[in-house]
Amino acid sequence: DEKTKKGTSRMMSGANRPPVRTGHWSMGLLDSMNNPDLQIYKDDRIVVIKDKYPKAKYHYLVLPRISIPSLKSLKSEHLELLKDIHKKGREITEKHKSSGLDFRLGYHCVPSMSHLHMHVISQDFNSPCLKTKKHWNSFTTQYFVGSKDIIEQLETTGRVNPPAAGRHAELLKTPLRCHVCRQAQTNMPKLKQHILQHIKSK
DNA sequence: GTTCTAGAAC
DNA sequence: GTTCTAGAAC
Repeated sequence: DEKTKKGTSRMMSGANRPPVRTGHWSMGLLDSMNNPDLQIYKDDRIVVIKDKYPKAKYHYLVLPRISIPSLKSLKSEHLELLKDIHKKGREITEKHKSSGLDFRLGYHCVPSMSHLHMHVISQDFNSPCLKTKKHWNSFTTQYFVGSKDIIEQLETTGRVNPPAAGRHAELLKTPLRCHVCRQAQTNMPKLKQHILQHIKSK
């Protein structure tokens, strides 16, 4: 009879009981992209949201509304959609032109979160959410695959084989290095301090 | 993906 | 002794 009364189980999980798990963390993007409060832009094909834990001053995600599990599942039929995603990414960078910051558009070769998503991220990497070597290397090594490269490969071969797919684990362990001047850094706090000097003060 | 924290690194 | 990293999370 409990099933007939919606909300019962929710109410039963009282103050001293842990909250009911609604979904795995890797499904978080689905929740976010369907949350009107988080949608920066939305049309019949794509949605734009802000990254929940931005790794730079400006960090957006552009997602297709249809479910595409990964880069490997991309087919030629997705080309138009990928170009829409890229175009929207370019529009976002245009809006931030006055910041003087550079941007990159691209995909993680092996993302943690389900649902294909393109990162639009400014290259200052000045953010308290950027904390670990994994964070750093996921955006500054070949782990990050340019959107243009993805589209080009899909156009020429009909498939996408992320260049780094086989060595993604090693790429994330790459020794720390400044993405601008390539100077080696011994740890994250020093790297984060170092990259500040490359940000044009505007 | 993040949080937490043990123990490595300094 | 403090800073920093890296692995578990049921």
